[in-house]
Amino acid sequence: MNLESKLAPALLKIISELYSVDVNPAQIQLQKTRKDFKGDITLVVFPFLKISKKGPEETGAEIAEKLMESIDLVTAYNTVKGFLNFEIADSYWLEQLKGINAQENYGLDLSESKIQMVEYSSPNTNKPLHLGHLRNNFLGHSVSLILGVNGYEMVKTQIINDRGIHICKSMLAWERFGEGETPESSGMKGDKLVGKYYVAFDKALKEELAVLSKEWAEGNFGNGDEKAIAEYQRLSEASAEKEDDKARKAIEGKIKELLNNQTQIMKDVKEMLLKWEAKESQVYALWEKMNGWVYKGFDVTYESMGVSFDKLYYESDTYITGKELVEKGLESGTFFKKDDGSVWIDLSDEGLDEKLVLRADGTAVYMTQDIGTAYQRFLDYPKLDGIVYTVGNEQDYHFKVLFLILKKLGFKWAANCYHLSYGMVDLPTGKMKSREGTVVDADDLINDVVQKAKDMTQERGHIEGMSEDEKTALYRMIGLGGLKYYLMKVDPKKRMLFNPEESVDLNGNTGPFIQYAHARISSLLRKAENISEVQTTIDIHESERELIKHLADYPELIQMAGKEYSPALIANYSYELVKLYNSFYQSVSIFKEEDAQKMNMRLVLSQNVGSVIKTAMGLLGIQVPERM
RNA sequence: GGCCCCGUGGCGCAACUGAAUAGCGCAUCAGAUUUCGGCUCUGAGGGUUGGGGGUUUGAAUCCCUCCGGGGUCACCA
Repeated sequence: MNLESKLAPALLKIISELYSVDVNPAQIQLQKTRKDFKGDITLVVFPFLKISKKGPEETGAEIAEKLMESIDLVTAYNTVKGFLNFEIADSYWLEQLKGINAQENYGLDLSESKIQMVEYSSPNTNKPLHLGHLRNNFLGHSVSLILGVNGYEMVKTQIINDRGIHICKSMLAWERFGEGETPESSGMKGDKLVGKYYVAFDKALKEELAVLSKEWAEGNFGNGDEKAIAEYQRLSEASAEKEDDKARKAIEGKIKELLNNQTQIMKDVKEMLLKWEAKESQVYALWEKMNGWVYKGFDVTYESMGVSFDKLYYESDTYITGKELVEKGLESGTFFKKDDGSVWIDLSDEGLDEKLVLRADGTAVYMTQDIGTAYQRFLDYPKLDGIVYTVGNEQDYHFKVLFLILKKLGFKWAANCYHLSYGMVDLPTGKMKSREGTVVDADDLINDVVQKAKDMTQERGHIEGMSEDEKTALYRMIGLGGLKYYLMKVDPKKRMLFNPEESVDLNGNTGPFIQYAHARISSLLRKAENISEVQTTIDIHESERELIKHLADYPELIQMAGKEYSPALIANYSYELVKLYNSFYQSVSIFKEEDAQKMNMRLVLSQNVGSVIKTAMGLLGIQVPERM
């Protein structure tokens, strides 16, 4: 039971009696006293001035006097403007520490009364993972851990976008230029190898496009498609007429797309997709082979990121379920069919427009398979409470529509689907763009930060006596810890800037700074002889009280982080905790303390700070070392 | 253009969802410590919270408007 819930009812009673009116409990605003003022907890008295008909100081004093009569843990008070600050007895805080120390999993609710699913990663299978995926994976994985200590059994999942034109592009390029190259023959990671052919496709396309656009511009249409030629001429004329730069660019974009689709290589790749959908054996085998390479490569990356999944869904399976659901929705009137055979939903009553759910040729779109996937998941896990989708904020609209569709299809659980929408990761040089080669590769980045951690630790760490394996593990722990912390300390919703140098920093608000505090506490505890129960009658230092107060907030923080799906709250809490601890560490001595009870209390305090650091960082997927 | 998100010291981020003098880190400057791990701690300078209006005893936070940045409006995923 926290301080607030102890004081609030008493205050409600006192104020009601004092001024003979019924006071709304919501008006009892208790908050932590700001550091610049004396006290631990503060009542805002502004709301009562109307009923007391007195000034803020006087009103505050009246209330405080009454409270002190009835509650003895309040030892003093002061009023500043409309703020009534209460000081709480040392013994209360020591009791808190004693209580915290007695709990094995302090702050964590490890029951598994309900099931939640978290989806994250969900990459396309045509190129390697990059920095953006790192933010996604770290966030999603951390949220699953956070919900896991908020009373949920967790299922970590992803939807693998294994089907579609993107993977066919890699396949076609490999067939044409690959000369049988495999991950084994080239020594390349599978995902990197497939990515290489995706790039090769793009290059071949560009070359053909350059030739074609020159020919068409000169009026040499060869044996081009008549409709396309007509459209091309119409657009060209329209473009020439436009004065406005922006409008002209838009049209030029359309021309480019039109030309794109007229290249032989694009026609070939589309044909390949059709063959795949028809499960033509040769294409299908190639698809399976190359996807296999990619998965193997991804597994290595996930392993090194320290994330994992309990259940995988493949788009190549769920789009069929989606199509069936669209058929049903068509019968029930949720969807409607246009003349060309395409199927739509009308969302104009929700302030949105019409949205396609099935193409005219009967093939599935992105939305179709997402409907299918969600449905399949609730089928697979009958007790599933909800799904958290960790997907970038460029898809806000998509998920808004998806959840609406699920609701309109009559699924009650649609209300429990949540889009954990996170902002893009920018570089100091601007956006990541694959065309400009500014994409930061996930494997490369992880190697970099681990190498950096190695250099720094060898320079000034305490690693003598460690085995090579232990050292390697430590470098990984520090490097990856720094990277994860850097990517998660920012509010997920916000777009963030990734500065490669800062991400491996050791000072300030960083992962290694927090890891260091843990290592130092561990060192301290190794030296401690024996630790016994806290005596609650001793005096405590200012820095000790602040530290205990912060520790006491931990359970509430865990709940808040779960409610908000925000690892950033955990990161900021941990940082604050470490700063308070460092300050404490600096201002009192532990082993030189003459009073045995005080020394013991400081050790207990250190021990509990250490274990909260450990569990909190654990929720970010970050390990903490015993020494570093 | 319609809809959505964002704008906080030079830079990067906080602010318990409406409260006190808006915090922290980097960077800059000045200090502490022969110490239980100096990857530490203390202090200083730096702000009209993009501009303007409104609601409120009280606004970075809520409403309106304008400016700036981003996203999205595909029979792509």
